[in-house]
Amino acid sequence: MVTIADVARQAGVATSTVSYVLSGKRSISGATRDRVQEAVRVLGYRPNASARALASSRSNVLALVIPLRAGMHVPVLMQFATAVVTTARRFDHDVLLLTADEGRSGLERVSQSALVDALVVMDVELHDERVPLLRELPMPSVLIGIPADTEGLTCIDLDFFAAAEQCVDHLTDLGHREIALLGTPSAVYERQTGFAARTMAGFQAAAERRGIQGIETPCESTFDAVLGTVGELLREHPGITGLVVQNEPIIGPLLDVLRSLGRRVPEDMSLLAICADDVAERQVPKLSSVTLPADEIGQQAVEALIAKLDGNQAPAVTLVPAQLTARASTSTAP
Amino acid sequence: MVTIADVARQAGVATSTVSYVLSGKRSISGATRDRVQEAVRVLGYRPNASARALASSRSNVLALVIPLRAGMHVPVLMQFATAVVTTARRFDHDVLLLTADEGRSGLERVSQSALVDALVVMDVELHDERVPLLRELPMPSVLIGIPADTEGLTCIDLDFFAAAEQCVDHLTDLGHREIALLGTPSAVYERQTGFAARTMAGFQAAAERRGIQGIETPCESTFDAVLGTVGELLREHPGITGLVVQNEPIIGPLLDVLRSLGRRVPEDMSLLAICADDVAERQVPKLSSVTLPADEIGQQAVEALIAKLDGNQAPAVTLVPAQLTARASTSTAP
DNA sequence: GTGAAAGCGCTAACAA
DNA sequence: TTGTTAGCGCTTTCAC
Repeated sequence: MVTIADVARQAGVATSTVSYVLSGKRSISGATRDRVQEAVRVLGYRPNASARALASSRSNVLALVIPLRAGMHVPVLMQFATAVVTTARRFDHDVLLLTADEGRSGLERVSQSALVDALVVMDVELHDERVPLLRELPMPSVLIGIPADTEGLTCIDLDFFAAAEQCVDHLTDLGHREIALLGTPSAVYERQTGFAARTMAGFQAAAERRGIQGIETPCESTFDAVLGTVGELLREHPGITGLVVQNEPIIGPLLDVLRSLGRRVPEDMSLLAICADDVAERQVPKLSSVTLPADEIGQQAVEALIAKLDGNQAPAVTLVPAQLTARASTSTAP
Repeated sequence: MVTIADVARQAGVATSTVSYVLSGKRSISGATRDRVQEAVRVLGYRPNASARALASSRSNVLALVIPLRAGMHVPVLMQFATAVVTTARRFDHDVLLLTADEGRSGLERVSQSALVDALVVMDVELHDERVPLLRELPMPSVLIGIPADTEGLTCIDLDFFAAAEQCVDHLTDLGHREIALLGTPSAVYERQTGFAARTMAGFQAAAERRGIQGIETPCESTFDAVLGTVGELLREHPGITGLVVQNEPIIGPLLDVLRSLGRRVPEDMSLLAICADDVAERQVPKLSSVTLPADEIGQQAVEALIAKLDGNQAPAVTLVPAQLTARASTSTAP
């Protein structure tokens, strides 16, 4: 194994000089820097991560906490995760994956053992059991998702309340008077997962404000569930002319079901989705949607975390503004 | 921060004694052990991961390499990943997530910096560029997937060749004479991803052996692609009475498409899937299938890796036997 | 059965 | 601008 001492010897300098060349934490003459860098190259030197972490009290590793609970759509979670990893690498950090519901104990373990020096927490519930713990931990954290009490936290997420409001406004403006929110699987609401709860709240608030009828219903992520849920919905509320979907995997099946029920989109039924842009554009017809910018959110989460690690302040709550793009799936009410 | 010295002082012993109590690497009197454990408890001591790694040259972290390339079905990958994380924790290891195509350089970085002490590599191609590198790295690795040349490697995967053979045999035994493999998106074949290539090879070999006509076709993972691909397939080969699907996200759409084409399953068309059991059982009708035991494979991969870390031999290639379960989607040819 | 002490490879004072 | 060196917190050899 090549150590910093080997490099120092090869370059004819002190180990500290090598260290400083590598970290850039003090100025080095050009000649010395070149000699050191050449030695590094020749010997194929890589700093030992443990030694560096021990000496500097910085592991350069972030923990990514993804519980993978029932009802969550994995590809969307992984979009966040990928953005987190990519951005972390930009800041020279790696990412430790915490999945299995080790829950609180997992967080305590990795933080108290100094395995990581900051945490990104996903799949946040309104009354998340991890939140009190995060407040106590000796290291910074960022939540992707927003709990009920954000005191002392740093949280980032799409403004799902506004997203739902914009959907309601868009449909109402088009003349729809009776609309429904076809939501996530019920398990997600039962856990009071933040994004689902806030979407529903925004939907209700906007419907009330605009004086139209808004119906909310969860929906499991299978074709049969869509068939059953939509069938029942339209039976009990035959006047519904607009749907807002917040459940990515059922988007395809939903279009099929509407087709099979003889409801044309958008002529008979307007459809709005809250999902990634590419998903909306892949459908036939292309769906009007509010973007879920997973990449941007994951990236901002890491940037906020790095800021905190550098001793800078990060805003308590960052709501990424909702942006509605009208495509081919919404039109004036029949 | 509580250190081992604090614990030693509190218990009235040497730091080495504390270390040995914790590791169990030498025998300790009951009384001493109790005092130390009590001190650990009282002080809430957690060993510092970096210090431990530096002193022992073992980070107790595994790298999980998931490229997340085009055409791969993320939920299945995450099933493997979750099994890897869970099993790693059983052996007191954590998991570092490597996604973004850092490719070779990422592997070199984490291994040469001793950030991890072993690697689990997923999404393996027949001629994977990472394979030569893995042979050279100074640390053990396990592939989930099987490249063309397995010399010097440890690889684990479902026996996809046999899986396809069993599907062909099952359908042939039921009297089908013209069958098709509806495969993964074409990008997966173009990369020569191991599991897809081996499935196709098994399908061809078995069809030839049984003297029936086997047609292979890739299929993108959208409803429209299924509609188009299946439509064309049945137009060009109207005699097809059996389908083998290796593409989880299209299973639902495929059933819809067959229904819309007026082909009843299994009366007019037998359907076999290569997928997780729960997916097969969730369909209507329940699908006959060859199980993809992601949990078992992920678990075995980690177990093999731990064995190698402990200096034990691990088999070069472990093919998890394919198991076909006949359910309601296959029957005698019409 | 237990303790003392020498590192592990690096960072960051402190010194020059 | 560069060098010297004392740790960082732990494991493990050596000694008793």
